[in-house]
Amino acid sequence: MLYLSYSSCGSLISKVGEFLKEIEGILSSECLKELALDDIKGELSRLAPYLKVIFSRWVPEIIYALYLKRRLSFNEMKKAFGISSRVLTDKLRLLEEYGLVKKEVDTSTRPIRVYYELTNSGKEVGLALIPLLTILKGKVKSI
Amino acid sequence: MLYLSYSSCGSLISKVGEFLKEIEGILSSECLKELALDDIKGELSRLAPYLKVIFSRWVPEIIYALYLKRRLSFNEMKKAFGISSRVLTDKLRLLEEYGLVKKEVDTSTRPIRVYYELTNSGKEVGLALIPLLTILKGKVKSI
DNA sequence: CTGAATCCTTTATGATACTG
DNA sequence: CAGTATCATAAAGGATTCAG
Repeated sequence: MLYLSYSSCGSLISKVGEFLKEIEGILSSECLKELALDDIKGELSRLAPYLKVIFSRWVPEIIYALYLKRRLSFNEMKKAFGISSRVLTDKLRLLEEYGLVKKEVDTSTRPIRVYYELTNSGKEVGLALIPLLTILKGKVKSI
Repeated sequence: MLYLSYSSCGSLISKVGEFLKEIEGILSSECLKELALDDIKGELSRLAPYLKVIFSRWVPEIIYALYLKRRLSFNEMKKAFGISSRVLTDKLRLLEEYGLVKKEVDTSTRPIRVYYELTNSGKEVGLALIPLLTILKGKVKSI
């Protein structure tokens, strides 16, 4: 069961399950009935810039890894994901622009090292990613 | 406040907040310490096929809308998202393959209409998407 | 209305080489 | 090590047309 790493946090999966059941209750009971498709559309188009960033290649991986490891260097991520440095740079710059990631340069070494970590805002996103990834992991197992 | 549609379900936002705080506790207390980057990488590569599907353009929108509206026709989605029919077809086929969406053909009308809804598996994903989108909405407001 | 078929454009990503 | 620059390619998406 090691491969599922954080699911060895036994309480997590059941907690996610409980939670999703709760919000399902809220969503279905109160306010879904009169929701127009246009409202949904409007909502989503406001989110579009964020969706474009978050739901793009490597970004969930980066956020997730940073969330769990707290702090990673450029090279650690590059090797871990097998991503080219150009693309990794692009993504990190984008995440910085959106205030989700912050960069710290350690000039005391030679060559210098650059570390990245999530901002508070980025941590929120990382956290909100957990339920989704947890659900998806359940699906992978069942294939 | 209407533009945030389901956030008029007042209790949802606070519930998401509570929950995220709870799992944050679980994640930080128990099992993060010894988690290796390689484990994270392994986990993510198992998820890769799902990540590729879920985290691709239009898919979050489709799942979210289907989750909230329960049932939409091909044309409703096409118009709502302003997506071309080729791409919409592609995405729906993919989601069907992954068992997240099911299709129902109503042949009693002329021309026929085709409706899509989430499978149970798809509903889980839709539900798990809510915390993430809720967090992102908070960020959009604050810009 | 629901697509399948085509074609075409854009974007995203990969590979490689190079610099401070 | 952490990028930047460049080139090449693949993948994704859009527009249009057409048929059952």
